[in-house]
Amino acid sequence: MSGIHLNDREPTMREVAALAGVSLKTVSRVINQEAGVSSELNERVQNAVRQLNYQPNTTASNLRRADQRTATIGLILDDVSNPFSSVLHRAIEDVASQHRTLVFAGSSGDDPKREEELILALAARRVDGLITVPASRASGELKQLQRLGKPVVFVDRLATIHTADSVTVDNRAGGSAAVRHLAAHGHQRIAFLGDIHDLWTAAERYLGYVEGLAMAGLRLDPSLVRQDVRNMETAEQAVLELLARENAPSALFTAQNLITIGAIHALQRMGRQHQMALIGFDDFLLADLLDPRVSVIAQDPARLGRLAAELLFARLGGDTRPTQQIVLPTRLIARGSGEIPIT
Amino acid sequence: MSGIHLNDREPTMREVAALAGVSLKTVSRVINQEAGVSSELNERVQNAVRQLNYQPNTTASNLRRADQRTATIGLILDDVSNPFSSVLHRAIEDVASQHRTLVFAGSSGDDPKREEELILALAARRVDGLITVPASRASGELKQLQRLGKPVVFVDRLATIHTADSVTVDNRAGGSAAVRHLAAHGHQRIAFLGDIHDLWTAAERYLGYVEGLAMAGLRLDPSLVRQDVRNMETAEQAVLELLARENAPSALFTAQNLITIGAIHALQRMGRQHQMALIGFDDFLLADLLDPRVSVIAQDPARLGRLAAELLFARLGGDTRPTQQIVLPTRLIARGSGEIPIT
DNA sequence: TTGAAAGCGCTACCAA
DNA sequence: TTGGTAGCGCTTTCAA
Repeated sequence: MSGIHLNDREPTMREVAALAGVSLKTVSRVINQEAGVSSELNERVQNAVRQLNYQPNTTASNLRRADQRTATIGLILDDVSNPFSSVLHRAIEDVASQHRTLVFAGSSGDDPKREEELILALAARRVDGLITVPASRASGELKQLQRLGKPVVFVDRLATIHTADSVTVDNRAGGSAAVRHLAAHGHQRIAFLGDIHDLWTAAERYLGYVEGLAMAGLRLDPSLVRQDVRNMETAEQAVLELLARENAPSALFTAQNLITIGAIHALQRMGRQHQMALIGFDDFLLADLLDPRVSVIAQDPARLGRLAAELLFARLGGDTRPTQQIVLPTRLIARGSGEIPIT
Repeated sequence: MSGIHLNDREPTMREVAALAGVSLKTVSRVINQEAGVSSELNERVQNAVRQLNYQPNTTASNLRRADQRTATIGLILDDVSNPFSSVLHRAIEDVASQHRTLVFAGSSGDDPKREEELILALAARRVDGLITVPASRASGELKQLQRLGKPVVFVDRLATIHTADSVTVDNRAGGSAAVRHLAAHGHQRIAFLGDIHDLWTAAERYLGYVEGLAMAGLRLDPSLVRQDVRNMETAEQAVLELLARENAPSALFTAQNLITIGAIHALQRMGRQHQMALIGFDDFLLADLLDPRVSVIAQDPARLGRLAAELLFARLGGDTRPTQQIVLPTRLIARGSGEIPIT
């Protein structure tokens, strides 16, 4: 059997109208459930629709429609397959589906060029709005979108556009809390491993680290700071190096979920998981089943996503209040790895 | 500052034409990079485009375009936030982006009603094709899509439509291998925990379980079979019950990633993780860092996704070969939990 | 090489 | 309550 099928051409409203013996406009009324169609004509149209298997063409209706809505939004994540991002995605989808809206999802890979491409592609398809985890601090394309009246919501990370709603967590407080918690267990040499330093979250968590050290009265040792750690493998390598050096740290603050996991790989490989204290930013599946159980600064990605989507749809619904900058707290979950005392 | 912005209205081709002092058609030629525009007019148009910040409207161009392409595909997963699904998603996105195509992603929640809604919503937006992890075995909407010439590719799971390409793994062989591996370590009472029994993968893995028992010369004990286990919590509960009964199993075959994780929760809670053998279907992050390390029947979701997307785009490129049913092998990764001998 | 006119499938507006 | 006509932003067709 062939993979490509009889190209029947999709039935149009005009064809439905012809079959039902009514005008085009009457079919339009029935499809859009407008009031003022007699139940008899309604019935006839419905029958014709069924008979022809008619599917309304949203893309055509949108063209003419006054509000120009496509019932479509864009979502730009760093990576749709990252566990944190994908939970965010699901929460947004759930809100969108309540508004009969479909979600274009894309991965920027934290690459400003790819991010720009995505924004342009979404704009070309006339999405009603955009939720984005911005990779770059400033984006002309984004401003362009806003100028056209499309609402933009930042989630998880901030950009320098201050005219958009945002939902983030208090990364700095979380980072600071992690460091102070480690310090409270006697640690003085606490290493920092963070994502690309240009990302807002990575920068904020680093600031939290710096603040936390200061509050604990500890000196910042630049040789214990590893920025631009971009994935699990790099993280594992970085921790192996830290472990190998003389004057090694006694505790790690890993500022992102995949970095934490890479670090655990390194610790287990060296059999040091019970000596080296560890707190990771972001909770993750199975953190509570590892040995030792992993202490984390937890966020609630589902809540972040839901709030971001609700903000977006509020704007689409006509909400013109001042832009909101929602900042959610983080929560330190002490499970064991963060409470390993200094030896 | 207000959250909604000056509604500038998007510039149209007509406006670009007016500014450049050329006809609408000339602008169209430039935008679509058609041959036969003098470099002088080309330049003038480009300038006008930049000056007005013109963004082509794909949705309008599609309406008139002969091939009716929207450069958009649909992707229906069970849950975009499931680690397996989200890796599949990313692989598909990567192929799609090479074809300058955007992906609508949606979660069916393995609910046929929601799946149908999604298909209709995607059809209304005139996606060029659809990749789906089918929740239901048969779908009229899907056939409808195909009749309109839209290619459909099944991935991970099969449905009863045989006129579509598909990419799956040999679930039955994988299930059978898992059971025989456990039997080879002396186990005779091997429990099965599977997803909703109506799902193709769940059914196939169960058949593999049955076959494996038969090949190992073991009797199938229905009281050791738990089907319709729908999430981590249910799985944990089911394992707790199995552990509590007299004549408990000595080994578990957990036929899906979240079920495996739920089972591990239960085992650790009862301190039985070193007595009860366990093999899970699907590999997962951290399986190699747990204690014991978790043996799995691994698939390659990224490869599944890539192949599915390549098949779809081949069809969109005019490939009319007979439909393909690609079946990839699984791989048993012995890490420890599956090699715990009977006590 | 360039442009004018028609029309993609639909909704808005107004008349019957 | 119903329908005709115009037109959304673009591509197609054909003529200049």
